[in-house]
Amino acid sequence: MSPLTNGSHRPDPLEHLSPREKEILPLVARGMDNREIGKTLFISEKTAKNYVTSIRKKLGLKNRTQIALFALKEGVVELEDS
Amino acid sequence: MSPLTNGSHRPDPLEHLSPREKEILPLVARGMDNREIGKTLFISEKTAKNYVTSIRKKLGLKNRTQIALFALKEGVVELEDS
DNA sequence: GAAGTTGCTTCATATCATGTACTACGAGTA
DNA sequence: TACTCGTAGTACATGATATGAAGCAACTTC
Repeated sequence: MSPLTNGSHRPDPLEHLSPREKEILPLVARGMDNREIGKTLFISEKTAKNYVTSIRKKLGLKNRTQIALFALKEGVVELEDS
Repeated sequence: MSPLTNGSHRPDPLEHLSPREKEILPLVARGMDNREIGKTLFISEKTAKNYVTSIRKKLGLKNRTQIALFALKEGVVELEDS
């Protein structure tokens, strides 16, 4: 098993995220802004904003760049060419 | 050699960054905002902002989260704790 | 079954941070 | 001289954050 995947010996830091928030997370982690996230998921930019805020609070982070870094550490997304 | 280090078979995407910009880059890549970067390097927030803008332009990126992702891909910084 | 509670999704307003586009100036240098 | 670099600034546009709240489903409890 990859060391970056959660091996159930450690509590999943993502467990408190709602399904919708788990959809938002990888988009933030790819460097998308709120407008792009909104377009991608067919919701308003405002709603996308709120999800990002909620994710950030639940994870105890200060800004969306830290969200991206967190997602990479947790293996939610890979480092890919964008 | 690590696949993330530049092996001179590919032009270094960081070669156009000034020494000071190369100092700023890893700080952005750790999720610091402009005020924190300014405090860390003993320069004004405005100057930090200018450096981030310059880096983003030179690398052809859209926002500071993409700068962070770029820095990780290039091996400028490691994925570390906070 | 009506009322209350809780969580999720959605959108909005107001404020703060970031991005964009410049100007400027001294030190160093090709 | 002309250039880059490092520094700092103004002004405005755009994006992000803080906070509130409406609508809905599921669930409990009376």
